[in-house]
Amino acid sequence: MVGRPRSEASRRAILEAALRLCERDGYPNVTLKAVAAEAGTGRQTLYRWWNTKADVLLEAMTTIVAPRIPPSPPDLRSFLLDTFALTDGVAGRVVVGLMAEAQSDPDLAERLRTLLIGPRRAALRKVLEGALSSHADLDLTVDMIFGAMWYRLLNRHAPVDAALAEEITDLVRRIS
Amino acid sequence: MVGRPRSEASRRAILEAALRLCERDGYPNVTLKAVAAEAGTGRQTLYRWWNTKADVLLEAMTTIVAPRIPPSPPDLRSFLLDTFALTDGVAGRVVVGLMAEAQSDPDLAERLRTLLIGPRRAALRKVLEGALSSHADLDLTVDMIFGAMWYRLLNRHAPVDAALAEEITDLVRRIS
Amino acid sequence: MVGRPRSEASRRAILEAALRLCERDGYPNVTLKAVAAEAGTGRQTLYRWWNTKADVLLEAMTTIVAPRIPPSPPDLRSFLLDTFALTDGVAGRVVVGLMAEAQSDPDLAERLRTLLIGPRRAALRKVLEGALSSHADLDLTVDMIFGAMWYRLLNRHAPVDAALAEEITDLVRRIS
Amino acid sequence: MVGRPRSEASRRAILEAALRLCERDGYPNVTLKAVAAEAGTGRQTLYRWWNTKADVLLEAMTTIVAPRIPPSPPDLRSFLLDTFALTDGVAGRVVVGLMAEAQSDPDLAERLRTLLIGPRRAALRKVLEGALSSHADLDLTVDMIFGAMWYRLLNRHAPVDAALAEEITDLVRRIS
DNA sequence: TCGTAACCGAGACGGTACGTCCCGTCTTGCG
DNA sequence: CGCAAGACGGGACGTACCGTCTCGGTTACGA
Repeated sequence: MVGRPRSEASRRAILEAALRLCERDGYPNVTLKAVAAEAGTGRQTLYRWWNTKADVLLEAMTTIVAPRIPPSPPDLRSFLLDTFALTDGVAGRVVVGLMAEAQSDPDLAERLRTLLIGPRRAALRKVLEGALSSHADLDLTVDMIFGAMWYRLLNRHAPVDAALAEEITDLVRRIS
Repeated sequence: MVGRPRSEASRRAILEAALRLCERDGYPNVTLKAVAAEAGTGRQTLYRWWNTKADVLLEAMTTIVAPRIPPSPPDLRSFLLDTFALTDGVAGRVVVGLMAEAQSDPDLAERLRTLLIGPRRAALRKVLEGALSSHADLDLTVDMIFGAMWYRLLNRHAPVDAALAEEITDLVRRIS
Repeated sequence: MVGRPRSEASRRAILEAALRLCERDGYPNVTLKAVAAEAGTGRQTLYRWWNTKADVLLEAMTTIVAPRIPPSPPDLRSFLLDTFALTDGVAGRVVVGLMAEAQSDPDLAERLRTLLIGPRRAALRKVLEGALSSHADLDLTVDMIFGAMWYRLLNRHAPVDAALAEEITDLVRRIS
Repeated sequence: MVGRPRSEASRRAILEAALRLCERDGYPNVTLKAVAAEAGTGRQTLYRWWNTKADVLLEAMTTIVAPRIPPSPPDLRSFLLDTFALTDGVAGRVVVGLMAEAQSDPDLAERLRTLLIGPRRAALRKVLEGALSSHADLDLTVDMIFGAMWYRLLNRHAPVDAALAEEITDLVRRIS
């Protein structure tokens, strides 16, 4: 026998509530109790399908935020402009919170790499393949470009904006 | 009346206990209750002198960990080797935890920049000044070098080790 | 149209499962969820035909336990021996649990009196009519005899056994 | 070292809140969560000193209700009048609830006998010693008198009032 | 004989109490 | 007056059961 099927409405409501609260209160101040309340759902419904706050927000990122990412444009400049634009909202806060949590949760770290970080790395790598003459330093370049982005996202000593995209594009053009 | 002076012994015990628990359990799993217990100190003693977990660990970083940092050597290669060596212990975990917490605590973010991140940026900048012919991209280069370090620290797709130091040194040498 | 008739098998299974769990876990620890599971039945089937745990167990008492009560013998001694023998099993636990629940459920209290307690009172009264010369204290005597039984059932300072039946019979014989 | 002493105010507040809720909602509908809320106390404070609802209410009975019981008068009639008067309030509801819970908690049953039921039995026994010529049936008589009381308390087919006290006194006088 | 209405199991739903943990504050006595 | 101890009010945790709701599948009557 089958039983009542899972409610897609509750699933969406929970994921969206989690993002909303993350935006309002910041990742570490989000509680699963508040997510359930905000989603108008029972607490058990949440725990039935996810184990932790990170689980919920990781799924929110992959099923709600990720589809909004535009398809990778072929040139580095556009790619960086698109990518950096994304960081300026919930997505940034969430992914930083997930990253922090992943530091003491190897399983989450693994999924984070596979589902979120890895694909973006691959996309940047592909774009760089067309831009760099030498392929020797491809991975290092990826690390340094996304590194600069992450570093600024976290430390906020400078914005992750169009200007950064232009500067990086210039630099890459010169050394290639 | 002046009363009894603050116990330096308790202060050290608390800072060291905080680092020890951070190493053992990871930053987000450390509780101030556990720190007090580990330090053999009362809870109120802790709250009398610090407000939050981040406060304690920030002070632990500046007074226990920072003095262990060797004085900046003049060449980039040595600087990076020294710096990357530091990340491979509690220091890395703590600073990542602080950074994550700073995302929703502007005051902590400010102190983090002033006390920990800023000085290292300044040191790298100084070293780079001797290495780069053009000074145009100095800040961007700092961002990309430390960015790569942070990015790997967080995402763990590759180690922050001597090899990375060498690769970065090479790259900088070529473009300068 | 009439539709599928109620499953007598499920009904029996539920009533018997309820008694079984009452015996094993005690009335207050029985949950309707566990009853349904034990009976191998759906939860809705249970709620379709009964409203509460008390409903189920009251029906279990009247349709499964009550029929096992032997027909009232004419003499007090035999009546008490039969009655007291019944208390030494699930029946005692269930009826005490129902009684406790009835304290805050007037409707259940009413049904309990009508279906379980009243008939036994009437039976004892009838037996006593033959034994007591004066009818003045008939109701009081019923209260005191069944009272002693209940009191011991609940407080367990002494057993409800054949010895009690003999003592009561003696006492009644003397005062009649 | 000593630590902060237990708050007598919280203790009283909890015991009184428990009785108040018992009166308002009935023993089985009282939750420890609601007791803490009603008492204006933290939930942990409650669990620190008591394990279960029954623990709380047993202490409430012994420290708040029991002291109100007048000292045992020498004659049976007065004793029963006093005793029956007590049953007509929270005390009755609570003690019935405790008794029901004790059916599946042997430890509670033991404490209930020792702290509440036993002393009342002893008191009635003492009063009866002066009233009954034969001591043979002393315990049985205690069982039947308190039994009648309990039976009516639970089943509510007749009140536990002055009339009952008079009837029982009469009956005892006649058979003694 | 076959449609259909009410049954059945399974199990997810929103809700709420459970007992535990930690928070940051407070109240003791000792040094 | 700092300190350790530890109780305080508060609130989130993850679990269990509540009573309700949907599913797909199963009878057994009556058209």
